[in-house]
Amino acid sequence: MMSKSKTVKKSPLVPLSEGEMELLDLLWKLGPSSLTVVHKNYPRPVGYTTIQTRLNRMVDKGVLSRSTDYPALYEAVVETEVASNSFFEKVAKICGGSLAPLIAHLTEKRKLKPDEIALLKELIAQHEKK
Amino acid sequence: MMSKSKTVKKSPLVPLSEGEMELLDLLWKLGPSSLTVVHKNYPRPVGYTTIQTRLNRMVDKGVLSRSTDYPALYEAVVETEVASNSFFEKVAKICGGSLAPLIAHLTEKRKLKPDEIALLKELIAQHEKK
DNA sequence: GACAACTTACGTCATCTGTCGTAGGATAAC
DNA sequence: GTTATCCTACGACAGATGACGTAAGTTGTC
Repeated sequence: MMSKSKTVKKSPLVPLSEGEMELLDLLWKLGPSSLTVVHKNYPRPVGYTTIQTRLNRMVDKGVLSRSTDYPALYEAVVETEVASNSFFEKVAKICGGSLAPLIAHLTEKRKLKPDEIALLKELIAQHEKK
Repeated sequence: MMSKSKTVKKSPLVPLSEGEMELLDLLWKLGPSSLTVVHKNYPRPVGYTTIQTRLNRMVDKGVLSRSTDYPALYEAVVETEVASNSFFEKVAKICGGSLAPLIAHLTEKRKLKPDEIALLKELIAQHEKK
């Protein structure tokens, strides 16, 4: 049997390349989209079939699903969290010693959103308790 | 001529793969080291020549330098900051929408150091002012 | 049903990375 | 100076990824 009931993966992911994270990210933003749509929304000019290939490979990997509609719709099968966590694992690993530079860099570049600030505050509070 | 005067790059870096960031990171920690040392300190069991190849390719890319000592010493030619920034750029780009999950994840996994907490506090304070 | 337009399937390529093996040059110890 | 060792130089290879071209299939419209 193959109940394609939109399962959401929560477990270990196949490793995604940067470019794949980029597409995944795009899919999160766009929601289920046809190849054409993804292609049109892709930041860089790149061939249609290039996107096709990459998207399909991601389907093979199980991080995306492709509907059976005619212009097939691609959709992220992994939750934002899960994918980012697997990605962040790498970041953390590489950061190794200190998070400071990372955090500083990230927060420098962009304004933090209110909810992000709230989150940070909470995190700090928690960490200070321990 | 080839004045190998330990120039420190501050400009655009060639893209580094994850594995290369890992080695770079190791070199930062070890300081100028011979192939053997790097190999011995490499976390995973991997062939000596594997490290050799990878290190040399990084030298070609210009992110590492190799001294003329007999057991040649490899050394990071890029500053921690520069490399991490170029790396973090990618992170930031991929994070796209929100930093919250990243920060949450990172802080969850490890205890924050006092100075990191201080840094965060300061960042928050600053952001709140604006 | 015939044709143009849009989709999809497939195969091909070049690079980059990670992984080694092996041969040859430099050192150190006899 | 001969040997045993250590270091270096050179390929070689497989797999992943990004990038396409082209052929074949599907649709909608006259």
